[in-house]
Amino acid sequence: MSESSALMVTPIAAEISLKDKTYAALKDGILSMNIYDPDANLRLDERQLSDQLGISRTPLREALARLAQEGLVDIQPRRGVFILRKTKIEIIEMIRVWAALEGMAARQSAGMASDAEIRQLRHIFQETEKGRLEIDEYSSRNIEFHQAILELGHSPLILEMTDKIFLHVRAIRVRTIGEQDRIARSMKDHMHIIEAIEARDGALAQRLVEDHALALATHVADNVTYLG
Amino acid sequence: MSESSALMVTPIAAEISLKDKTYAALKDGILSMNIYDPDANLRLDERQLSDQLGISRTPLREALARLAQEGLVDIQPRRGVFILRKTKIEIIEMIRVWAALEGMAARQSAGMASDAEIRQLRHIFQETEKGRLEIDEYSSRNIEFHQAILELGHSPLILEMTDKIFLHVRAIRVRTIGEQDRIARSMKDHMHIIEAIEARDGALAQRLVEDHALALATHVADNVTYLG
DNA sequence: ATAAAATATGTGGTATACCAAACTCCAGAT
DNA sequence: ATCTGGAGTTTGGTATACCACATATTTTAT
Repeated sequence: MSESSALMVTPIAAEISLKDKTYAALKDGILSMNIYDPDANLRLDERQLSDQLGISRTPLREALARLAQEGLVDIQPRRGVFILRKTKIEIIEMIRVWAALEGMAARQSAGMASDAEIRQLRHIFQETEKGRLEIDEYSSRNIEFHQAILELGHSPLILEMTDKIFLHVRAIRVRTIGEQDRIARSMKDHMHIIEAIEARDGALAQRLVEDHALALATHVADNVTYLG
Repeated sequence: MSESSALMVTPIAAEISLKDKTYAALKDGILSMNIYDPDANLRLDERQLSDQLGISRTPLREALARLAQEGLVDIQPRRGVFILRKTKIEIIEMIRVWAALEGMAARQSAGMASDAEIRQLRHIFQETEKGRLEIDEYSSRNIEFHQAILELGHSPLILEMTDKIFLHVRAIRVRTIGEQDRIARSMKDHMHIIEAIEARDGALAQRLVEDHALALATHVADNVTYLG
């Protein structure tokens, strides 16, 4: 122990349990691979994984159980653990649930968000007005906007539920935003939504947000073909 | 082995894992106790429980982890496992999410449920017309009605999510239904909802269902005092 | 007598060993 | 050539042992 004039506190390392670290690592891994590649290996081997991660099977199994609960993997007793592919129907269901939740958040935001919070909504697209945005840039602004709406609802539960859904939908969301006319329509929808919230019209904001999200569901239903 | 003209196959025992049985047992236990009693013991001891259940800690811990994910217990690292009390705010949040989900189910039901399915809705309250129902009876019919709406939405995901929420809200739901004028108002709301679905008016059905559920949220906010 | 420090105890986190079910694959019979 | 049966292997389910941290208790110094 060295004596120094300054207090050196150890960063305390946060003490994340192995279970949680493993969970995060697996989730990242699953989300970063293209699980819809027909040649993808969807099978997860407990022993092999525990070797790779340098941990025992116990925390690994707890992490897998959690992933199973969230619907990312399927644990078949005495059979194995498999990364779960979502069917097109399931994706559409998720988008609809998302629509309901974001709509409710919008409704609540009109009643309880501060003026300052609402002003932030316009800032997200501020740079858009001068010059077109790249598609990637627009996509992330788009996600940011919807996240902001959700936060304005001041409901931790809604945030938690939409976070979970977002895991499964994110890939589709990014890919479908690319089409040209969808960006223009999307921007128009967004402005109407902002106006409704500014006018403190909860019912209208809810309807607009919901219809906006449901349009994505319809678009996926009509155009996405690379899902089961 | 008796020789018979028909093949008799054994139902194959289903082979429920200890983990699942433990999960079910703990969930029943937690749900059947009054966790809001100030003297309630909210601490769960892993070793003691594994002794009581006659199993080892491994499947017990998997069951506890699942309960933690569903929000029924809180696992504090190196501290212990505690049954989680829901605050009034959390309950209200759940009711609002419920409202959004049941509303979406109603909206979808108007578009995709069969006439036969919709007719079932009226059957639930059929006996109500002749003679008043007991409060208990009414309460269960009420739950049945809302469950039916959810099923008419034909969305397994919505059913799954509302099931989870129902766990936490059920106690409040049963207790608050008791007040007299709420039954009359509730019945009227229900009839309007049925009529909207029969008319295939999804937007109206959604609004009615949502407002009906949100009225419960308001009622809880104004009247329930036995929560944190 | 009080407060701080050392010690003891209990609890959850992790590692490991063992078991039973399910799959694989090959030998042998038809 | 195909089907069946069984031994061997693989893999998840479960039990148990050990560890580290948190709390409770006791001791000791002021």
